Amino acid sequence: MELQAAKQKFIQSWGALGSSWGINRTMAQIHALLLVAPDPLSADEIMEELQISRGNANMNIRALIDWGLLFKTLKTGDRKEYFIAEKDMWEVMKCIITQRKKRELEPMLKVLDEISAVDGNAPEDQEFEKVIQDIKLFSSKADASLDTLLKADSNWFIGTFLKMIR
Amino acid sequence: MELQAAKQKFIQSWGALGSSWGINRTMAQIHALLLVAPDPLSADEIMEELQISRGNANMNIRALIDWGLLFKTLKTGDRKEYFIAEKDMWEVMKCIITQRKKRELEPMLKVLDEISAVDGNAPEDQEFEKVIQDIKLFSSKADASLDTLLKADSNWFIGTFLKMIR
DNA sequence: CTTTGGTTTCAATTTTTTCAGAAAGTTTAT
DNA sequence: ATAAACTTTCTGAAAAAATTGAAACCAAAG
Repeated sequence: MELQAAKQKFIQSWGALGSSWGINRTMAQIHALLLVAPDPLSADEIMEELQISRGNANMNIRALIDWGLLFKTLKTGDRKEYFIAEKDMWEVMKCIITQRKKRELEPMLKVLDEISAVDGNAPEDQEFEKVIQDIKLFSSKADASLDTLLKADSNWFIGTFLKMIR
Repeated sequence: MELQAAKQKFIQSWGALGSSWGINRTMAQIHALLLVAPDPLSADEIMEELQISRGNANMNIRALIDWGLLFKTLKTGDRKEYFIAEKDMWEVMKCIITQRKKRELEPMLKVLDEISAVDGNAPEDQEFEKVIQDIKLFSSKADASLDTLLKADSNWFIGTFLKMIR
C-alpha cells in the first residue's frame, strides 16, 4: 500500500470508528489527520485536507482541545495557530476514558442515587431495591477502578495486563 | 420517591444512557424494564408498558437475546414467550464488553493490519509507521486484556480492583 | 481608529438514526 | 389443512445529530 493511500485509509477508518467510540466522525478524522501529520497543521490546512467547513473544523478542534487530545502551537512570526495531536496512546486512552466516564458513568450514578431514595418497603419492593443496589455497587466500583486506572501510569498498565494475559 | 415513579425513572434513565453506551434507547429501556420486573413479561406486555410498536419491540428483544442480555422462558400451557433479563451485573457487563469489543476494537485492529502493509520506506514514512505501530501495540494489548477480563470471574474483578482502589 | 488575519457563534440544512405500522412469514395446536 | 398467536422484514415518517455558510467578533499592526 502507498503511504498516501495508507494515511487516507487510516483517517477514514479512524473517523468511521470514532462514531462507535462516542466521538463524532469529524472529530475523529481531525485527530487522525494530526496523528499522522509530520508537522503541525493550521485550521485552514485541516479544512482543506478533510474538505470540511470552517465552523465544523473550528468546533471540533475546540472539542479536541477540551478533551486534551490536541494542543495549539505557534510559529514565530506567524499569527496563525497550529495544532498537534497528543501522540502518546496511553495519554489518548486516558483522555477518552475521562470523557466517557463523565458522560456515561457519572450520570448513571447520579440517577441511581436519586432512585434509591425510594421509600416504600412492601415485600415486592425488595426485588427492585436489590437490583438498584447491585447496579449501584457495580457502577461505583467501575467508577473507582477507572479513576485508579487514570492515575496509574503507562508502565503499570502494561505490567499488570501483561501479567493478566499470561 | 414512590416505587412506581422510581421504576419509571430508572427505565427512562437507563434508556437515555443507553445511547451513549452504544445501545439504542428502546433496547436499553426493554432491558431496564425487565431488570426491575418481578416476573417475566411477554412481548405484548413490553409493548404496552413502553408504548412501542410490535416491530420495534420484536427487533430489540431479538437483539437483546443475541447480546445475551435476555432469555426466553415459557409458561406451561401458554404459547406466548416470556422474557427475563440477565440480572447479574457482572454478566451484563461481560455481554456489553463482548459486543463493544467486537464492534469497536476488532475492526480497528483489522484496519491497522491492512495499513501497516505500507511499503514505502522514505525517512518521512518512519513517523507514520511508528504511530501506526504504537496504536497497534496498544490496541492489541487492550484487546487481549479485555479477553482476559471476560474469562475472569466476578470475584477476581472485585478483588483486583478493590486492591487497586486502596 | 481602521484594516487584516483569524476565530467563534448560530440559524438553516443535510445526513443519519430510530421507529411505527403494514404486510408477509412462522410455528403450533386442533 | 386451517386458524390463531407470534415473529420478521419493509418502508416512509419523524426525530436527532452533524455540517455548512455567513455573519459577528477579536486582537494585532499600521
